[in-house]
Amino acid sequence: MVKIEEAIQQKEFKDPFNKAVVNLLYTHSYLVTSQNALFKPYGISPEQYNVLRILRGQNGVPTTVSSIQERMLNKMSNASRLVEKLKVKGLVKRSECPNDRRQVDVLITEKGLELLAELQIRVEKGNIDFVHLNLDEVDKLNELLDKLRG
Amino acid sequence: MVKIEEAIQQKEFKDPFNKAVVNLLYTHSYLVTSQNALFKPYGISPEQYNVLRILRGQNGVPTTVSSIQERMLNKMSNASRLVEKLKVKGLVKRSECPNDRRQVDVLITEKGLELLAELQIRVEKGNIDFVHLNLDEVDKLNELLDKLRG
DNA sequence: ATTATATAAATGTATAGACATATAATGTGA
DNA sequence: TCACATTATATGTCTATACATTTATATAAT
Repeated sequence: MVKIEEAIQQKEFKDPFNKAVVNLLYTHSYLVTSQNALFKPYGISPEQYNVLRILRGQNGVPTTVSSIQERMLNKMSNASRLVEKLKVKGLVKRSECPNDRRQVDVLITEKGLELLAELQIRVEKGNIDFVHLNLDEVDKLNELLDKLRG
Repeated sequence: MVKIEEAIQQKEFKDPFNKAVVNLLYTHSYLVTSQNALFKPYGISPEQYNVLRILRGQNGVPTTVSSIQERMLNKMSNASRLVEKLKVKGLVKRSECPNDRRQVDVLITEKGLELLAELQIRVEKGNIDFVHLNLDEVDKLNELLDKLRG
């Protein structure tokens, strides 16, 4: 086990709260590096994968761009541009919403569902491999992260 | 306390390990949003702040770009470009390393030290406010994050 | 000494996040 | 109806990450 102090060659932290923030940042970067390697061969990014998952979760009901945005892991990300990229790849369809022409209905395509199914197996396996904790520990981690956010 | 399922409107997860990965991603984004707000008025980014901290930690000993890179929270970030931005702002100095002209010595300036000191107070206060955990809990979180990375 | 290899830093390019602004459509009050 | 605010989406621009490539220097091998 590599403690955060070693990982970034910092002798000590002001207090455990400041240490936890750095630990979160470092662990996140570590996670994203691993995710990128997994996604690379499939030609989509983790963020695009997340949008596809949100769309599939709607079970065929068209989803607006703002509704996707609300469900994204990163609320600051740009759903409009991610949808455009997925459309270029033929993974989603976009259509004008009939009752409100400002809105755009987004639907995942067959091709999108297929890619998602294939990716999901590897992502879920990858996540289990990534988290070197036992069941009790991972439950505790989830609890602490939820509580941390207040 | 807002559980991760609520926060991203996802009913359930495949298993607690996959939930933990999503929880990490979401909590990270939540943290970064808070950090950005804090840094904005000072005209530097959290990543640039991190570089300044690394430089000050050397206590006046010049640091090479690759040595900065090794100590960064995100090993994939581009220390060369971050140093350039800090130099433009007058927060660091760059000079050719005499014994190896491939290397570049980077030093934090007086102005850099002053900004860092001012920022640090707010960052450390902000981090304590951000982490809604008691001392036992935050210690446990640090332990679990270290262990998670294996 | 010359060539090959390795290393340090910089640069090019793509994707995404952060945030301001623009455009278009809708809703609302005088 | 008309002006005005509101909402949905798109777009512009900057910063950073991700990763490949380039340039310069240093080291090693012949």
